Amino acid sequence: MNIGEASKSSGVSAKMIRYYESIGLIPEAGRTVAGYRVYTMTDVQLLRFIRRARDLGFSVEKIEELLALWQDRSRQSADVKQIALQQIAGLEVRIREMQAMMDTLRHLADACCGDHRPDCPILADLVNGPDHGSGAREEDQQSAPRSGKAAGLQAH
Amino acid sequence: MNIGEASKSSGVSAKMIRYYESIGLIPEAGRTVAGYRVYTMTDVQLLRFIRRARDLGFSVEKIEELLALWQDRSRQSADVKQIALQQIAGLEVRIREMQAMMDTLRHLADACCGDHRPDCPILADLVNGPDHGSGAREEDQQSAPRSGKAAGLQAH
DNA sequence: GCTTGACCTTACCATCATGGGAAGCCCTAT
DNA sequence: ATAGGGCTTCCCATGATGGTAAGGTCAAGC
Repeated sequence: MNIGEASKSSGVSAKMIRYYESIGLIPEAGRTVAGYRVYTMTDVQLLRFIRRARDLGFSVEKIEELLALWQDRSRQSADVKQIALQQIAGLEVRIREMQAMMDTLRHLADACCGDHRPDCPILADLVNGPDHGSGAREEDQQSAPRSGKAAGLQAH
Repeated sequence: MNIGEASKSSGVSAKMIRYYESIGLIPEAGRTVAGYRVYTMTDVQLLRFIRRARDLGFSVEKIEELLALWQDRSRQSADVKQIALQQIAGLEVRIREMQAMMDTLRHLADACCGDHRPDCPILADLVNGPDHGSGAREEDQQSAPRSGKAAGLQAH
């Protein structure tokens, strides 16, 4: 099986298959005489594993751990579970951060009449900061630390 | 005011202030004879605006639009509101994606006894894909398109 | 006046996972 | 033999941010 077919039947792009190989996430594929990569169904299964884990939001680093456990016949399911729980916790944090943003934005948008006039509580909030909001709405998020880590939350 | 002080009183790192200048988000700062950037309170206000918008998850691109509106005295608040609503919609989508991941992970983790034995439904799911899950739990997310766009959701 | 330390400058590199493209080789069908 | 599609490697870009290094500047204290 060439890389194209492996890609199709695993759902991982050829580009990413090469990338995963380059970073050592998957072993180096066999090659034909001409240098083409060759894949077996076992390799495809590995790629599907990775694909599925990516779909669940795992980072490549975590996937490395998961793969190691998968291939370790004497693993303890507790170790797998712990990785999953960590992942859940991370998702929870980021969801809460985004939820907080959304709540704030909703309140601001609700307060904005959205007509032809220039006056806008949304801009007012951006200028003055949350502390000057009329409703002191953002008390909900207790002491949001302004960490700068929230930066990872835009769409990109 | 030098860049350090502007950074402190705006909450934007010096590094990012220079970056915002380089991409044209903020105008080029004045310079001392020695080449040091000089900032006024007006500049700091601008930086605070940006900082606050970043905290609400707006991308730099969107912030550019917001700044343009802010500085446009004949703006219509409807335009501002629309940007906010777009932002809310984007957050909603990403929250839902992450929520779906989290729900799946929670079910899998619940099904994993997490002891010393190697058998683990989490790994089983990763190997076989969601379609082979015992409980057909993932029917909730109707026809999740496996878009690959979900890739933007890991912590990084 | 000179040293020291804090601050500033630019320039480059790294992140993380992914896509895009170019230049060139290979294989198969016509 | 040629065309077209697939494969190869290599380089670049994304977005917002941090880090570091090499060097210039300023102010305070001696």
